[in-house]
Amino acid sequence: MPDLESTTRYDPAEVEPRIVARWLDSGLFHPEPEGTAAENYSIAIPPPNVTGSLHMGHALNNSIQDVLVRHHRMRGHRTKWILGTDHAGIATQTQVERQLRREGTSREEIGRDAFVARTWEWRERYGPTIVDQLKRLGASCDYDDERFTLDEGYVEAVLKVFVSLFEKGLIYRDRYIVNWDPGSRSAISDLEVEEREVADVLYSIRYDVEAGGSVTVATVRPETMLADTGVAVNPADARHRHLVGATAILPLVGRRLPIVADDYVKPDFGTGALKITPGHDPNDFEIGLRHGLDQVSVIGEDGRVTATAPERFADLTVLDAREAVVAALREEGRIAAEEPYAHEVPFSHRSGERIEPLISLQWFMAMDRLAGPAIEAVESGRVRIHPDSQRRRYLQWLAEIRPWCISRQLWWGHRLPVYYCEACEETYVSAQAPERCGACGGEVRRDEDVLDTWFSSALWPFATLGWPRHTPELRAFYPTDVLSTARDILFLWVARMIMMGLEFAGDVPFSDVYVHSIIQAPDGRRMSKSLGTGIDPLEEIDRHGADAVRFGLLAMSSTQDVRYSAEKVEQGQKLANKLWNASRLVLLNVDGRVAPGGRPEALEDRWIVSRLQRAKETTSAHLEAFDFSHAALGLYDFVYGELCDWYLELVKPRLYEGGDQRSELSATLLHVLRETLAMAHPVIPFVTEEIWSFVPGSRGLLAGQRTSPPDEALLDPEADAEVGRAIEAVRAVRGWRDRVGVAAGERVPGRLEAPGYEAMAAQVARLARLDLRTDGGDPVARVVIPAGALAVFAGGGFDPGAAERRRGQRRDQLRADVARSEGKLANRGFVEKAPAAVVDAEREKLARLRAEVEAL
RNA sequence: GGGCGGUUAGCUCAGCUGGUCAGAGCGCCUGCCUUACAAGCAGGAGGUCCCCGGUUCGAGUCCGGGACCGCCCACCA
Repeated sequence: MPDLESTTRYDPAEVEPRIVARWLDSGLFHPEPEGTAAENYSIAIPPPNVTGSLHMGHALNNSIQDVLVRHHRMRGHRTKWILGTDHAGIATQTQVERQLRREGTSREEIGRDAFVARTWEWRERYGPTIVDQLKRLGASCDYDDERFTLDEGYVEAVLKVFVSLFEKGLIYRDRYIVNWDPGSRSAISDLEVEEREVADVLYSIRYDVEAGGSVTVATVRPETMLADTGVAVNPADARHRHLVGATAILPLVGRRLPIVADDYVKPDFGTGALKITPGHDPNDFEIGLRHGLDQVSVIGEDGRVTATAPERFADLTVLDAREAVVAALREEGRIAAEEPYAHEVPFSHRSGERIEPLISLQWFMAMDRLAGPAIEAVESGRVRIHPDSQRRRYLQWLAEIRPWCISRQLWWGHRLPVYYCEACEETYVSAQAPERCGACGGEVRRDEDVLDTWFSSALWPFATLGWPRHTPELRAFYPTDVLSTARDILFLWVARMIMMGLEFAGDVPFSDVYVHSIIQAPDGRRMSKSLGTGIDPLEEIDRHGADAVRFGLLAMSSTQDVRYSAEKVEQGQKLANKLWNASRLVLLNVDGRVAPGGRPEALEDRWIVSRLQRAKETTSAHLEAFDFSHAALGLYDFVYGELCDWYLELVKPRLYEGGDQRSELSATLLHVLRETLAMAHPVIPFVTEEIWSFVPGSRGLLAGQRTSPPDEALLDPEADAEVGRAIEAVRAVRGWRDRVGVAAGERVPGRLEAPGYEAMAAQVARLARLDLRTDGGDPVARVVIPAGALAVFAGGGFDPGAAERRRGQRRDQLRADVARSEGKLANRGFVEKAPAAVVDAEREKLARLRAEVEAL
């Protein structure tokens, strides 16, 4: 424990580990499952990948969730922040494969069972990393109840859902063209594909027509011509209409290609004729189905040309094949034209390799029937998505949803509960492996594929609570309250959770979705390791403290993307330090035997109690509106702008000198300190928890304290006005002193010529360094303050010349303002059409300005 | 090809339904080691609110057009 007296700087590095340990030991973060979800509060964490370590996005997202969780816990709700990690199929498998490669072996070499065992070991070793990092951030997750998407119970949930969807006819197996990722050697879903601009060449290739003549097609992938099975033209295209029904001859291969008419073909693009390659292009696949064209594949899962192609091209990579095909065509004089062509091309989001569309036998999930209720849930407001732009995005995507390819050719993940008979054609879909084939008694073999990781993630909010069993946890915490996430997984994850929740858990999984900002590098680029633009939140915590990082990230957050602001983090660090020192002032001087009290009589005490009330209200309102930046910055404004700059300065004499008022003052100071700590705790939990341990009479952890909700009745407009006026007066006099060159220590003789300062006159005098008198004769200067002026007498040690110059400047500005105001009021349109209140306000303003000119 | 968002002080950003809204933090300048905090305190300078039109008594704030950034969605070879 630091010594309060001598520790003038708050030291997060010393404090934070102690506080984390106390929180974890307290059991405060682990609620017993009692009551119903309607009365309790819960958030399911977006499960980080087991491969992961805390990056800036995690730091922001978990700061957001923690501020909500702590706020509600302190409101007295039974609160659970569901914690766990995701097995992250491709990402994790890739890591372990890399490790094997370093050891000179491979997954194929060691076999599936050994590989899966290795991956579990890997998970045991690296899985705790990110959870420990969450603790450093101060995240108050339920660490006693950690889940993993491959836990036994979780597997049970996944299998049950798969079987159920299969039985409902929503999951089916199909030969279809899929996004093949040669990098991970697996199919991936549409959502895992990203478009990148690529500079290609658009080749025009002449195909002979059997009956004579030729047709020229345009393509950026000449190598796929080896798998052409047709040519298409637009039926309305006069240039090509005569070719429909004819047959073209595929160069280099000799295959006969039917020429068909299809509206898909754009007459004005390229040559107006399109080669059709159903095996290697999604559009051509559809066209091929429409016209009954053959499906030929010449590119294999390894991204190389297969033996189906002419021998001279076999086994070439796609790029080599392209060169070879172009060379061969050129030799035959069939390249009619080539031009540079920049266009968007699909790449794997996972491996970064160019997608190879392939026809493949995969498992799919039909989405439209599940999409309906998921759309309704958001349209009706049962699920609210913030900000609204993301809500619109969500609805648009669901309206055009397409089947989801859910099988992956990986080893790490939920293996499909599908079994095939070795002897006959029978297929079984069941959570329990059948012993033998029911039809022929033959051996059964399990499907090799695993499910897309997002299939299991979609069950997260209820599978973590024990579903399909009717557990107390499920009853107490499902549906959850808020889901906070980055927008890039709104479709991949959030939409699917809503569908699955409605279909299987009987309710929406959460009532609010908050889509947070993406934090960019300070220069506006994406934060990424490869660009070298990443900033490690853990290093920032080392440097500035977890409270500072949390405050900074919350203060940065917005409804749109933001640049990382080191200044905001420093602002948070200053706030923590300020609160520490303000607390020292209070705790080292207060009478600790006095009970805290929030109903004082002294004017400035009533003022701070009122301001505190206002701060509590606005902080709460901002948090409930998911406006985290204003919640954080509002806290800063209260602590600096009201508590420290004014209130503590106002009470110092009473505090030091003691006297009769000391016990009332102590009661107020303790009350205000406790309330301030509680209000700030969700945002900056460490420093507030640390200070709490020094507060006389504090029992237990601050994190477990129950705070009172804001109460309008505690506002004190009279005190607000009187003290507010005094503050303005002090500011005015200080500004004047500085401008006219009064030395900082000099006491200036003067007389208050304004009403409403009776209770605060001595305070104004002290803070503005005035010697107030009631007599004094003719003033040498007047300083305008609210409701009047301060008359200044000779002897104040200021420079009359400077004072006069300053007065001249001020007078000029005031006259301009008066003129503008007069002009406005002379405008009949304004006086007649503007609301009376606005006109009155303008008149008052004018009167004030005129009075000030007078005073000068 | 569609859709969305942004452009306010040197920097990063606030500014709700049009009328003290021209602000904050950082930076800068000046003065203070005042017994909570010098990672502090007090004061100050600094902006044609991207451009052009329009609506209105009045426009960063609403409408139209334009410029420049950024993001999302999309199967034109």
